Amino acid sequence: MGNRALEDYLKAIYKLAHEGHGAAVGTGAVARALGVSTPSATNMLKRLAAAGLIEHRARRGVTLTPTGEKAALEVVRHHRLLELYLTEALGYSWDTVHAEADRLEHAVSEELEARLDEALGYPTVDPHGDPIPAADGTVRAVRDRPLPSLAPGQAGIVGRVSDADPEKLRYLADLGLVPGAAVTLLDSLPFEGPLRVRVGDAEGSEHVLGRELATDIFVRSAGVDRDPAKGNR
Amino acid sequence: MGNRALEDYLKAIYKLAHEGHGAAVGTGAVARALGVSTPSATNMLKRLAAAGLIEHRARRGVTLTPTGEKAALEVVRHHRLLELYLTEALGYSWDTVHAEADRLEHAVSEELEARLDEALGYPTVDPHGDPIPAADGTVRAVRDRPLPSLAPGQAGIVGRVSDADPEKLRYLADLGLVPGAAVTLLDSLPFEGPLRVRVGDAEGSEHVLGRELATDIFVRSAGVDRDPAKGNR
DNA sequence: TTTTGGTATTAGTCGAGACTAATCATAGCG
DNA sequence: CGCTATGATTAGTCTCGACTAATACCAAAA
Repeated sequence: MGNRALEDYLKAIYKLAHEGHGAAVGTGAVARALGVSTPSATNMLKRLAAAGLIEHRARRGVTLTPTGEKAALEVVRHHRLLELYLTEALGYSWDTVHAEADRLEHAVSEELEARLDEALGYPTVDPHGDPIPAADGTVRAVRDRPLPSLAPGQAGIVGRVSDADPEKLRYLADLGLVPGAAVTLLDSLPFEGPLRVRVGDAEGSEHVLGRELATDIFVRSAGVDRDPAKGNR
Repeated sequence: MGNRALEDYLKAIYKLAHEGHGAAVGTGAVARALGVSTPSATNMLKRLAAAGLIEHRARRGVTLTPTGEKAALEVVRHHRLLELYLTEALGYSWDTVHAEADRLEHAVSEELEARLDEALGYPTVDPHGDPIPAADGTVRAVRDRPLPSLAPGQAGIVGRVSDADPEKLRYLADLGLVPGAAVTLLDSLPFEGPLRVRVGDAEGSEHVLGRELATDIFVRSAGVDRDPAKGNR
C-alpha cells in the first residue's frame, strides 16, 4: 500500500481489461481513464512493466501479470469496502462515495481492510453492485449484461450500475434504477439511440433512457436465476 | 486537503510550537520531527513561507501565520477525529491508531470530517487525551503539566499521553496510565532519573518510570476542576 | 580576538511523474 | 502498392521533494 500513481494505473488497467472482455489494454485508454497524456502513460507503463506488474507488448497494449493483478485487486477491494462502509456506517449516498473512496483507498492498511471487512460482515457486493474481491483475491464472477442487450419486452434485475458520475447516479436513483430493481426493456433500436424501459412492475413508471446511461446499467435475467449454460456472448 | 508533504510540515510545526510553549520553531527541529535532512527542511520551509503559511525569520525559526495555523489545525483535527473514530467504531487500540490516522488524515474531505464528527457526537478529546480542534478552529486550552512537575507526594489525573510509539503506549496502558487515571508522584530527583509513582488509589500499584516516559504524561490537578460532560475511559 | 561547535543555508543532483512537440508504426483505404 | 489516420513512442523539459557536500552565521570558550 502506498504508491498513489502506481495503484491508480493498476486499478485503471484492471477495470479496462474487465470491461473490454479480457483483451489487452491500449496505452491511450489508460491515459484517458486517468486523465493523463499518452506519453505520460507510456512512461508509467514502462515502469510498471519494469516492476513486473504488467506485460507490455510493444505497440500491442498491456495486460496485468499475476503479481500486478493481485495488487490491482487489493486496490479495488479497498475501494469497494470503503464505498460500502461509507454508505452503511456514515450515511453517504451512493453517488458521492466514489470520490471519497478514491482518495482513501490508497491509505488503507491491511489492518483497516480487515476491520472494515469484519464490521460489514464480510460483504461481497458494493453499493453499486460491483463485486468486492475477497481477501484471497477471489472475485465472484459477474454474469450480467448491459441493459441494451436485452430483447425488447424482456425483463431483468439490475445487478450493478457502473458509473462514477454523481449526477448520473442521482438521476438513475430517482428513476429507481438501483441494484436489485426490476427493469423491463420496452423497445429500442439495435445499436444506438435512446431506449424505453419500465422500472419495477408498476404500469406508470416508463422512462426513456439515453444509450450512454443505459450501457452503464447491467442486468441479470429476471426469472429463476439458474443454469450454467453460459452461451450468451 | 491534498498535499501530503505540506500538511506534514504544518502539522509538525504546529506541534513543536505548542510543546515548546509558543516560541518559534527551528529548522532542525522540524527536520528531526519529520525524519528529513535539514536542507530538505530549509527548502520546504521556504516554500511554505512563499505560500504565506509560515513566517520564516532569518535564522530565528518559523511560526505559523494565521492561514498556516488554520491549515495545520485542519490536519490535526482530521488526525484526532480519525484516531477517535478508529478506536470507537472499529475497535482499534490506542497504541496503533496513530500510524493509521497519519496515513488517512491527508485524504479526509470536509464531508467525511463532518460525518465523523457527527458520528462521534462532536467530541473534544481524542484517545490520547489531546484536544480535538473544533470545525471553526477553536481549540480547548490544555491546562495540564508534565507528570514530573508534580511535587513529591502530589496527586493528579492523567490528562493526556502524548507519545506515538505503540510499544511505549502499550506499556503505559499496562500500568494503567491512561487518560483519566489517578496518579501520585511518590518521589523523584529534580531534573533527571526515574520517578516512582502510584497509579490509582490502591496501595499495591507503585511503579518506577523512566524520565523519558514520564515527560510524555500530562496531568491536571486531582482536585475539583472538571468538565462535567466527559465520560473518559 | 581567535577558536570551536552547533545550526542554517547554498549549491548541485536525483527520481518520480507529469507535460509538449516531434517521430514512428500500423491498419485501412484508395 | 502507396497514403493517410490513428495511436504509441521518443526526446526534452518542468516541478516537487528528497539527498550530500560545502559554506555561512552566531555564540560561547579560550
